[in-house]
Amino acid sequence: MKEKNIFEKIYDVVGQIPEGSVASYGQIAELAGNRRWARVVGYALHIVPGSAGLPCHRVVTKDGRVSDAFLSGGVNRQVELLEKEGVGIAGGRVDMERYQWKKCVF
DNA sequence: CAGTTGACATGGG
DNA sequence: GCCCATGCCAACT
Repeated sequence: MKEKNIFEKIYDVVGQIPEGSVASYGQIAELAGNRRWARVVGYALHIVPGSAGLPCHRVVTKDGRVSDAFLSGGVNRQVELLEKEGVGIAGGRVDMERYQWKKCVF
């Protein structure tokens, strides 16, 4: 079995995030196999072009806030997109308890 | 090959 | 509640 590279795993996990839901870097890393990869996850998304189709705007920090480094030009962008997808934003923060991506879709 | 960096997470002050 | 320091792993220089 060929285990996908960390990047492939991350891309796969992030690509599985449904609309109206968000996931934290740590969670993605955990789903990918290791929670310590949180940094690698951020790096992966950083190098991945938007053409990859990865909803990077659905990836937030544990605080429920879009990554600080995401501000490359305008965080409002990600927040607005999330709002459009159905994610409620409060004070620039996402209601993690409500919208954090869970495998159990109720 | 070794050192530095990085879109994070957690704990302590 | 905010700031500093540490850990962890992979990619980049």
